[in-house]
Amino acid sequence: MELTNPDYWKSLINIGFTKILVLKVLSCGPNHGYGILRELKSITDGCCVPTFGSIYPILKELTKHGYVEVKEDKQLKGAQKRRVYTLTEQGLKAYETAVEAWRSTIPYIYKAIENNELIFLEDIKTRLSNKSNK
Amino acid sequence: MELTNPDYWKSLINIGFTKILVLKVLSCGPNHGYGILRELKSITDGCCVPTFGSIYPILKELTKHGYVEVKEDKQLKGAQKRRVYTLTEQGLKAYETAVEAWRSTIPYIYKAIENNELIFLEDIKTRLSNKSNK
DNA sequence: TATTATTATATCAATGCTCGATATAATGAA
DNA sequence: TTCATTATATCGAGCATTGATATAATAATA
Repeated sequence: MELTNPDYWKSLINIGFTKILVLKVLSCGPNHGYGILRELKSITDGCCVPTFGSIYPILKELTKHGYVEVKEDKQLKGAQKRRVYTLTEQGLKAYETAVEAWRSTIPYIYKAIENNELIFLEDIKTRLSNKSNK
Repeated sequence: MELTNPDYWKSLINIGFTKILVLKVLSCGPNHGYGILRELKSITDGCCVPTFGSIYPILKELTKHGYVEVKEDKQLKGAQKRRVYTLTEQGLKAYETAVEAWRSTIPYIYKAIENNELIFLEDIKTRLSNKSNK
């Protein structure tokens, strides 16, 4: 418990963040464990990259509870056989639930880390669309 | 593991969020376990409220590692004796580390929950100050 | 006076999650 | 032949949450 070490906090944050990231990647198309990790490395600039020790158990659980469907892929080139995961309708619903949970929490995260006024996502989205309309 | 239940995600998010909230409350002044919980209920509109089963162990660990100092308070009115916690310099450093960890992660949270462009905190702060200058 | 609500701290079992280490395996390139 | 890359999988240690349970003092109410 070394609270002045950023890694401690990163790890703590990732507990809540890894699973929605996996669902996010799968919502963009079928993928396999190793590929999901590569994708995560890319879209988070290496900021939120779980280990294999967490990614594979997550995929196993998602499969077991019907959030994804798995299919063996005998690829023509490259190494090992792959296990490709596809998001089910239930899985998409789970992703949307997660998005809502995060959306409702983020204003309070701002309140905890910024001294500014409370910022709501709706507000941010309005500003963004104003910007793109210019 | 009921991923279509918002509570599941809330709970997951809180794992990473509770500890920085406690430090945030203490950064505003000394407080005791029960009081911190009341404060959390208030500042997060009931959105992020841990149980006593997590708040007291956290306070114990913070004390053990020197992030807070504890002092018994024989209050004049009211019920039980209180244990009042004060943030140490080390504790303030921990809070600042946590803030930085969250700041660097938030853009990627947006990326996972919004279809909009990547939003950076700096950007948001600029927009806010533009607003207040109007 | 007796009961209830509020204030307040604390522990425990069950459950779930991360990390890092370790193992296995196939293939292309040097 | 050796090394790097691609790929999946498991395990223990450590840590965190929830919900239940216990204890205790005092103010207010009936």
